[in-house]
Parts: sequence; structure tokens; C-alpha cells
Amino acid sequence: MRASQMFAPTLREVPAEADIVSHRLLLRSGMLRKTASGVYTYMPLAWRTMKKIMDIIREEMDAAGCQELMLPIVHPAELWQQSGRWQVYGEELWRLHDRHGRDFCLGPTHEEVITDLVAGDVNSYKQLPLRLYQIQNKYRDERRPRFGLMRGREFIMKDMYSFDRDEAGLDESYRLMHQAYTNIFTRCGLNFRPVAADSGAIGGDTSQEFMVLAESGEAGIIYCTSCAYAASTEIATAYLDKIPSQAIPEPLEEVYTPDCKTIDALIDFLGVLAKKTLKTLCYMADEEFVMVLLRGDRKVNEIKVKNHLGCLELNMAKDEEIQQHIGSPAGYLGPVGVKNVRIVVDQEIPYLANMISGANKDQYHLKNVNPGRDFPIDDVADVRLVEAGEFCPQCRHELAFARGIEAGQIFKLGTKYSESMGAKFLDENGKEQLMVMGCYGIGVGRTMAAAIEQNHDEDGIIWPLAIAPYHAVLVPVSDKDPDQMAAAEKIYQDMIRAGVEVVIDDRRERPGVKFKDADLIGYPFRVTIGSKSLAEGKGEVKMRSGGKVEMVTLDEIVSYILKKMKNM
RNA sequence: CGGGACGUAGCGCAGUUUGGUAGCGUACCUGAUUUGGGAUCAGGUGGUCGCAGGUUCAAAUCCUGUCGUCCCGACCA
Repeated sequence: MRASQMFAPTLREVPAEADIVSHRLLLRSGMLRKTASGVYTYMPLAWRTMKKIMDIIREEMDAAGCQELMLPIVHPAELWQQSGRWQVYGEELWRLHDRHGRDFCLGPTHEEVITDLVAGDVNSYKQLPLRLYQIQNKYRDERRPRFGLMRGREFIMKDMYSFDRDEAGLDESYRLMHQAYTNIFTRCGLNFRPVAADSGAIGGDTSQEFMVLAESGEAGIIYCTSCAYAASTEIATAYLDKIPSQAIPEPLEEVYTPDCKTIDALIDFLGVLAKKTLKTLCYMADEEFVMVLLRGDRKVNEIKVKNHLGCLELNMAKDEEIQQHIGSPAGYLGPVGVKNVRIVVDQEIPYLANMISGANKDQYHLKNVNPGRDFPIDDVADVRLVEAGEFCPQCRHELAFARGIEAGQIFKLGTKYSESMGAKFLDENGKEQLMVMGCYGIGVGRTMAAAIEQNHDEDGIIWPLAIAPYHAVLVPVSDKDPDQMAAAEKIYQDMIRAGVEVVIDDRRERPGVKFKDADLIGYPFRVTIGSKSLAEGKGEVKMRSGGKVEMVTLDEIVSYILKKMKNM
């Protein structure tokens, strides 16, 4: 490729809209342009990188016994109504209708379409297992698209669906995908970690996310500093000390606590620790008013609450709703004496004694509140957020926190979709069985952005070799010097012949401009042909990832780079 | 969805308070001098000031509506 002809308009200034490194660098390097909010154009350089990531994905999928196909992006509403997700998926589902007024949506994921397909064409155990994947645009009308490619409304995803005859088959498909994903992200040169995850709107039980570790990540990870335990903060658990309090329950006592609407104010006023108090939260779970109890120093994990209740919508109750069900203002809420309200108790609570809670009476709290005696503890669940410094549920060593970018996720779905879409087969005994499914996704653009988050410096991107748009850039320092140009041209041709993907910067620009662009775009190798080195019959080879400039004889430059590439 | 802000040349911005018919930097084009880390000089191209109404002799500027974009929040009992 000749830089003089390449469509890669680099920017000196950062567009105001870009906030995180990957977005800024993608725009500045001329790789990405925005078309609408959350909708982007991949420019030629970015598309080369995207294709390389997709090729790695294809190789690993095919090696794991998957077949590529292409499902439609436009889905008829009927399929989504059949699975129930036409309602459940909510506003994120991008809906449209045709000229006859029939409802459709743009596919955010393809369980419905593929399960319907397989249900029609697979009838026998002899056709299983079946593992089908595709790489295509997905559509999710995000409430807030942001961070460039990290959270777009249109994005490219690899999605694979496995169909097995039983749980054991699913386990094998899941294991294969876990290995394939590990291979893919390793080959892309990423520092990542698989973590246990919530299965969310997709459904199913077991799930893991592949997190690319980065400070800018939207997702939180709790991991053990000693063993292999790692989970998304959404579902992370901690070691639970099941030793009941030895304290002798004392009688309830009402205390006057003026202006103690927060736990901080309360513990200041009473001079006690937050862990001696109870935190009372009220929610509207769909139409039901629910109270959630936690130790005062804990934070609630709403995902866990939602999963426990099995509701679609979970919102903090409004003041009017609290007044209506409890008859007390927020700030003085507690579980004692509450009637006709479901009380979800965090699993730590039953082991506590003589706690302080709101009295459901303005300006008053209760002392010596005892679980079981003063309020029911029959609805116990793990509903709290686990934080760094707590202890591992598996080995009791300390837990730590990290941020990550969710680049991929794998799920065991079970029979949720085969049931609703009617995906059945006959086994050896002629008996009808439901197929057992799994689904497995990778965000291709997000993987590219994550690679930049992890590999950059103040000058630009530092591409891992495997997904760099080109391997090398060739910079003749002066376009007026025919010797330099001739030497560069020869190396350019040699590189192409040797399979090195190279850009020759033949633009009539000053060397500073070429160097700045080379660093910004992040070619792994830069070969400079200047008058000084040329006088000795040499060129300069520099790696973007660091290290010093190597002077290499012109004839040996190609083999030098090939050798380096082999070791990367 | 709630809150905040912004829309003026490809990009970054000023001008809006106080109405008078649009400017700076950069990018781009031409020429000259330059040439090892985003050159200098000279000359140039490019904007219905997001859109639609309204007020006015006159609107980027004031009023109304509308569309778009970005940021923050959605853990407070």
C-alpha cells in the first residue's frame, strides 16, 4: 500500500466527542468515523484489523467443529413473540414495520431465528451435536451509546449456537468454546481473564465473560489473590461466616434520632459502627412492593435482587409508595412490625443480633433488633455487592477488584429456547427430546477497541502484530532523494514478495509528519531510509513497542523483520 | 429515563450578554524556500451559523418549537 493513496485521514486535534483512549486514537488515526450516535464507519485501516480478528475467530471456531452460516438481520416479530422476548427485551430491541404494517425487529442476538431454523431441519439424534456461527452486524438501541466502539447501537458480533442431545453434550460444547475463546484472545495479544457472570436477558444458568483487563473498562471484576476464583461484580460472592452472634438478645428499645436519615448520620449520632445497623431498601419489583435488608456497611447488588425475585423491572420505591406501604418516611425504615410486605433478607442477616434499624416512625430508630424474633427471616438470599478486601468463597483468601472490558461471553442456555421454539429430536429409542443449547458471543469491534486500551502510549496505538492493520511502514526521509526512493522502493517490493504487509510512506511530507503518523497508526515495525544510514548501505528498523533503533543492511531488512515477526 | 451542556468551514474554537449581514487556528489547493519528530512565507478554496416558525428596517445573536450530539446519574433510606 502506498500512503499517498491510502484513505487514512489522520487528525492533529482530537474531536471533542471522544473521551476514552481507544475512541480518540481510532478517530485520530483515521481508522474510524461516526455516522450517527453509536453507529460508525470502519475506515480501511480499521477494517483490515477487524478482518484479522474475524479471521482468527473463524479459524478457532472451525477448529472447534463449528460451521459458519449467515442468518438474516431483519427478524419477523412472530419469532420473538414465540420466545416471549418481544415484550421482555424492552426498548433495546430495535423495532420496525414493513409497508403492510407487519412488525419486525433488527436482530440484537439470534437465538430465536437459529432455534426456529434448527427446529425445522434437525429431527434426529444422528444430526447432533450441531454448532453454527456467524459474524455480522447486531442492533441494540442502547439507552446511552458511549465510548466509541465499546457500546454502539450497531456493532459486529460473532455469535455461535450449540445444539446438543443432552447436558453432557452441552458441557462438551461449552468446554470447547471456553478453550476456543482462550485461544482467540491470546492470539489477539490481549491480557484477559474469564470470569463467572450473570446470564442476564439471554437466559440460562452457567455463564462466563472474557474480560480484557483495562482501567477504562465498564465492567467490574472480583478475583481471588490466591486461587482461580474470578467473577463479575454482578454475581461475585464472598465467604460467609456462618457463626451466629453470641450476644444475648435484649429487649427492643425506641431511640430518638433527629435528622438521622442516612446510615452515616445515624452512626455519628449514636457512636456505633455501621455494621451494627440494618440498611432497609424498598423496591418496586414490577408491581410488587419489596423490602430488602442488608447489614448497614454493605451495598446492595440490584442484579442479585432482580434474579432472586425473578422480576423484569426493579426500581427504588418512590417516597409516595413507601408512605403507602409502610406509612413512614424514607430514612427511618426498618423491618419490625411491617405487614403484608415481602422482606428479602441478605444471607448475613440471620447471624446478627441486637442491631439498630429504623422504627418506621419519623425521627426514631430501634435498638436491639433481632432477626427471627422481631421480623421474619424466611426469605434469605445473597443480595449484596462484594467488595475488594473481603474473602474468597472458595479458599478464604483476600479478594481484589479490577476493571475490564467484556469482549466475549459464553452461556449454557439449556432448553429455554428449544422449548419455546419447539426444537426437538428423536433419540435412539424413538423418543422425542428437547435439544440442549448454548450460545457464545464475541464483540469484534469491542475486541479491537480493547486491544487499543491495552496497547498504546502518548503517541498512538501499539498494535499487537496479529491484529495490526499492516506489519510495517517504510519511510524514505526525503522524497527528493532518488537514491532513498529507489532503495525504499526495492525493499517495498521485497517485503510484498516475502509476505510482509507494508505501507510505503511516499507522501511529499516532511519526515516529522511521517513519523508522527507512523506512531499514531501504530505499525509494529518502522523502516527508515535516510541519507545517513543509506551511505553505509543500511536502513533503520524500529519496533513500535519499544527497543532501540537497529541498523540493518538493506539486503537483510526483510529477513530481519521476518525473523522478528516469528518471535512475536 | 432523570439532570447538565453543546450545535458557527473536514477538525478544534471565538463571536451570542449589548441585533448591523461571519472570524481565528488547523486541514485542504497554488507557488517559493525548506527537509531526521506534526516547517516558513505569499496567495487561495470552503460556511443557507442544526432545522422550522416568529419579532425587527435588519437575526449566528432575541422569542417559540423541533431535531441532533455529548457528559453525568440511575447504590439514596
